[in-house]
Amino acid sequence: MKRRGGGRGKRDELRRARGIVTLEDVARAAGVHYSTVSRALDPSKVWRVNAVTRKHVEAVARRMGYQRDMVASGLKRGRTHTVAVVVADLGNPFIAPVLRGIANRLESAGLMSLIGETQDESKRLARILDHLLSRRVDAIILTAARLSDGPALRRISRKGVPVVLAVRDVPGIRMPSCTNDELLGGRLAAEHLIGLGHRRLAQLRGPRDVSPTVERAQGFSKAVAAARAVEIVVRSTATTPTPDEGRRLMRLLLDGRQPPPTAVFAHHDLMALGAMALTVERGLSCPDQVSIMGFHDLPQVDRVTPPLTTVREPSEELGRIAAEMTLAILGSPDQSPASRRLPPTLVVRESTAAPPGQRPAVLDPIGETVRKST
Amino acid sequence: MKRRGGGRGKRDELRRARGIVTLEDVARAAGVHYSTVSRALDPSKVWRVNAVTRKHVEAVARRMGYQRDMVASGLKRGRTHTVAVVVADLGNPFIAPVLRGIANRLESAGLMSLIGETQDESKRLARILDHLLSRRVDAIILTAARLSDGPALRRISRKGVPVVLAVRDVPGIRMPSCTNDELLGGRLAAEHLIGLGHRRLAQLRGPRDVSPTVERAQGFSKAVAAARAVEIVVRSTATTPTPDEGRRLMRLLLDGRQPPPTAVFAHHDLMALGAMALTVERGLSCPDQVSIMGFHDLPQVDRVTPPLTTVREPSEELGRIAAEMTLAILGSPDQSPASRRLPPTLVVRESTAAPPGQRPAVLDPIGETVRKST
DNA sequence: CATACCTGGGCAAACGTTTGACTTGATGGT
DNA sequence: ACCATCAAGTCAAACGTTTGCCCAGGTATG
Repeated sequence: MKRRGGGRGKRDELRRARGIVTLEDVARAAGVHYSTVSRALDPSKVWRVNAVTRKHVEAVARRMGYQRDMVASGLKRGRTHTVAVVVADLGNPFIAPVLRGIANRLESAGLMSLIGETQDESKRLARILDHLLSRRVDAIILTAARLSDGPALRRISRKGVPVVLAVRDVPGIRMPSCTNDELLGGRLAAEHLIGLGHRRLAQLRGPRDVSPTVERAQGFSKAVAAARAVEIVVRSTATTPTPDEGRRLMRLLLDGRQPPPTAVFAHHDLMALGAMALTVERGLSCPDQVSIMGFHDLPQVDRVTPPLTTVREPSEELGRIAAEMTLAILGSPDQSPASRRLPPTLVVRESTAAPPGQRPAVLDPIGETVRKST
Repeated sequence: MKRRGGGRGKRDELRRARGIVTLEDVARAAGVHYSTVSRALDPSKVWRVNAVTRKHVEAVARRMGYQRDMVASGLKRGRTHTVAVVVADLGNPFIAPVLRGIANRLESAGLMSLIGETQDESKRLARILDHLLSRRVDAIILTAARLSDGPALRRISRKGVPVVLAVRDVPGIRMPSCTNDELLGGRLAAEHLIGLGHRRLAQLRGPRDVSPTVERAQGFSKAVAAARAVEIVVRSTATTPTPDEGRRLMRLLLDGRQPPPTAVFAHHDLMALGAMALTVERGLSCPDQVSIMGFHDLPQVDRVTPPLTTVREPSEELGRIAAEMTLAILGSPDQSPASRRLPPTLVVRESTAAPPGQRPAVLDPIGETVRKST
């Protein structure tokens, strides 16, 4: 039986009421076959149709307000023009610019971003990834990978969906990635503090089991060791980086059996702020008695007292680049996975200074140094 | 010709390589018809299939890693299980919690969120809305509506896609909305300042042509008028609320021909911070000479100097509620559009005080007052 | 004039689900 | 023994595109 043409049933009425115009409707109105309409409207196929018919079809289509149904198209073509962006925590201020970079770049390529939040729970990650597979997204940009997520990633990779790692890497996996150079970030922090004359340092780590934390920590520790300075380690438990967490770790440091450090490097500005708050509550002055620095250069941290020394990462650009890598893969699927690392910069403000009883030391020996006030 | 069953072509090989298992594959393996598989796996249709076949089919499906293709399903059912969230500016810190509230609530209902950013440009909004229609999203949550977007919204509404307005309302349009009570927000600000004894006030408006700005302004102005105090108006130009914008407007105020106000209400914390910076640069003290307050209670504004008095809005909850309204509409499409307004709360900190040469006045007469330090 | 070739367009089979209609065999009532 | 009822499955037509293939005419070539 023929499905097309002829009398329109109540189904058609319904569709029309919802304002949905199909290829067939346009074809009927234009007096051509619907495949011709399809071609006339597809830039990559227009050459199959005569210029004058094309003009005509285009006019009719525009007049009727035709819009290609991306769902049907997606089913047929196997391309949904959708990329999923998976983040750990939408509440974390530093993820916003990344998201923005991604969404804007993708949109300018005609793709849209589906977003999912894992809260750093493996269960949720797994559920979300399954969901995304089921939706046949064209690719996944994963900013929420934990070091232990390797197996899950391999599983999904085997399903044939391209995955691009952003922000967080997971070593030993064959996937393109775009991350900050956290090793350098940690080193910049350490060398800044050491350059000021500090010899007893500590770091407040971020969430465990994610690459930025371990790399940043490693970069810091190595630089401290290289300078023959002392690092006081504080056992960090897995959690999200909040001011409260910063307080907690700082308390451990101040109440520990070892004499407290004169300089503290927090892996997240929020933790640094918490640590700072606790420090002044204890009657200690920052930076006179304890130098504290953070990470990420969140908005407004230049406005707290004292303005926070921190390390800035090019978040929006990172997002943009991750999106671009994704587009590249969609363009030519089987290239070997590239890997980009973006360099962070040190932002010196006033929460760090020479240790008590010591004159200000030499300038920073390495790294680009930025003095920023807005 | 029969399409199903029998010899598998190279197409099937390809599908298998990508790890895509279809109903048909499962059916073949389970020895039943694929429609039976479809029903066995659809909770709302299981009653049509015998318990033992169901178990069997389920087992086979799980073993083969079958995942329903949501694209195909969406095409057939007309439901994509996707909701679009359109925001004006992903970089604006106060949108993050809203987004989070929405995404989480939707996800717990099995929907996912597509995100789009308009940058407050009508062109982009139009383009994005078209795109979304084309993707057949189930609904649109619009946090980026401008007052002048009425026509565009009506157009899209006629297409039959439910639109829920969040954060920004557009009056005179028949759409459900979930917004903050900005009128109250403005009033809270005004009454706080007036309660401190100020008689010459000013406000630094946010982006023009959006409902929060005009309502907040109106709430403020009315309360000022009611108290027979003076409002010094500063002409605000359309823009995004940044510290720089705050500086600019504050400069206008200080350099104006009228004597400057003793209290300033900025529609956005970032603008307040900018205004504060300019104020101290001019050698004026905040709050001793000028009281400055903001809006939104962004993270960290309690840590600047002086800690910022502001108005807090329940952003994440607003997002959650907007999502819930959306779900309600998807559940029963033609209910009359509801409208929720959430009450903001005043957060008094140290950037506001009695005007110069006046003793501290009585307490706030109205509104919930919160003293917050973290 | 027959052949090859090109251009422009129609035909219909997919893509993977969902679902109304239909078949079949078993049960129950009279 | 006969019809109605019912449970459990099968059949096949959609959903709206995309696209390989075929066909009709026109033009160039032998």
